[in-house]
Amino acid sequence: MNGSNSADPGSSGVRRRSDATRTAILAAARERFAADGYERATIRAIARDARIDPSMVMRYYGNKEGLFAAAVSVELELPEPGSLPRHDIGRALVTRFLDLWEENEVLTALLRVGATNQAGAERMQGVFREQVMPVALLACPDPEQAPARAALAATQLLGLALTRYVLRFPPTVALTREEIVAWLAPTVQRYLTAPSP
Amino acid sequence: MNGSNSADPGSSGVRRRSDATRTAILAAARERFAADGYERATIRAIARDARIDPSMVMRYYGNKEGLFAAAVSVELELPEPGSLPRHDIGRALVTRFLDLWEENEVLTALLRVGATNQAGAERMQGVFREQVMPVALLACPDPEQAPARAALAATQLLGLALTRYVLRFPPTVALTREEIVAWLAPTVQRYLTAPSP
DNA sequence: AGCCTATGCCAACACTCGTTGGCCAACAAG
DNA sequence: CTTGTTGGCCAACGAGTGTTGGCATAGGCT
Repeated sequence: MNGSNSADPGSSGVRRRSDATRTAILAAARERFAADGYERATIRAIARDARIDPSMVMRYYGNKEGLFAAAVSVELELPEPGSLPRHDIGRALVTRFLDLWEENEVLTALLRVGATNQAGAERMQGVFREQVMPVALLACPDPEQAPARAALAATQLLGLALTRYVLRFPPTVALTREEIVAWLAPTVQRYLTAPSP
Repeated sequence: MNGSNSADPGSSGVRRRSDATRTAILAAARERFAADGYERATIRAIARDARIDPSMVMRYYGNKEGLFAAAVSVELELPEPGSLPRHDIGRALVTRFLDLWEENEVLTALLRVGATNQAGAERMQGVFREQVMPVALLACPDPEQAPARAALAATQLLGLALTRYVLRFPPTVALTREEIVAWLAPTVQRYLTAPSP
C-alpha cells in the first residue's frame, strides 16, 4: 500500500528530496515527546512544529508508533571499563550520563514515554539490557552479580534524571554538575565494584 | 451550580447515602491512574470499573483534575530522625519507602502522572518539600545543606521506585527486599549525614 | 519536449474524550 | 400522603484524535 521507504535520512546512501522534511519531523517529534509524553504529543502538533501536513507524518513513518520508534534511538556510548583505572568507573559513568541528558532531549522523551507507555518501557528495558549491562559485566568482580549491580546503578542514575530533568525538583535542579559527580560517583562505584554487603 | 459537597467520605462526620459510590470511584481512579497515567486513565473507564455512570464522577468531583486530586493524597509518615540512632536513619527511610510503595498504588499513580502531567509533577514537588525535606532538616548536620541532601536521597529512592514499580526492569524487580535495604541504606545514610565530599 | 514518481496539502472518516442537562426512582421530612 | 432532595442513568454535544484517499504540483528522467 505504501511502496516508498523506511526511515532514517542520512544513514543509508540514498538522498531524497524529502530528507529535510523527514528530519524536521523527527526533530519536532523528539521535542514534543520529551515535553508532553506519548499521548499528549499529537501528530497534528508535531506536524505543525515541522510546518507540514499531518498526513506526511503518516506517509513517512506509517503510524504514531512508527514515528516514536524512528524519533527515539539511543546510543549511550558508555565508557569501556577496560580503558580506565578500576576505581574511576563510577565517576566516568556519572559524567557520561550527565552529558547524555543534556546534549539532547532524546532521553527525556524516552523516560517520559516509558513512564506511561508499555512500548516505551520495553524500549528502555532494551537499552538497559544491551548497553548498560555489558558495562557492569566488565566492571564488577563476579559476572553472576552483574544484573543486580547494573540494576542498582540504574536506580541511582535514572533517579537523578527523573528528579532533575522530568519532575524538576528545584533542589535537584540547583545542584551543580560538580556536586552531582562528587556525591553520585562513589555510589555508582560502590554498586558496581564493592563486595556485596 | 452544584450545591452538594466536596469529597473524602469518612473523614467528615457527614454520612451520605452515596458514600459507597464515592469510595468505589476513588478506588477505581487510583487503579487506573497507577496503571495508565493521566491521559489514558479515562473517566469512562474509571466509571466502568466502579460500575456507575461517567456523569456521576463529574457530579462528585467536578472534573478530571478534581478526581485526580481527590484520589491521590499522600501521607508518607516517615520516621522521625530524633527517635532512632543517628546511623540508622538511612535504613529506616529505605524500609519505610519500600512499605509505602507496596502497601497501595497511590505512589505509583502519582509518579506515573507526574512524569507527563505538570500538575502531577507539582504535587510530587509538594510532597517532597513538605514531607521529605523536614526529615533531612533534622537528620543532616548543617541545615543549610538540607535541601541538597534531601534531593540526593530522593534521587536514590525515586530511582528505585521508577525502575522497580513503573518501568519494571527485570533485574530490579528480582532484587529482594533485604538486598535493596542492604545496598541502598548506606547510600541514603551517606547523602543525609556524611560530610560533604 | 513528455512522462512518472515523489512530495505536499486538503478534506474527510470513524472514533474517543471530557463534559452537560434532563429525566426518573428512591428516600426523607412535613 | 405529598413534597423536596438526593442518587443514578441516558443521550447528546463539541472538540480533538489517528488515520485515509484523492488531487495538485514540482523534479528528475529519457
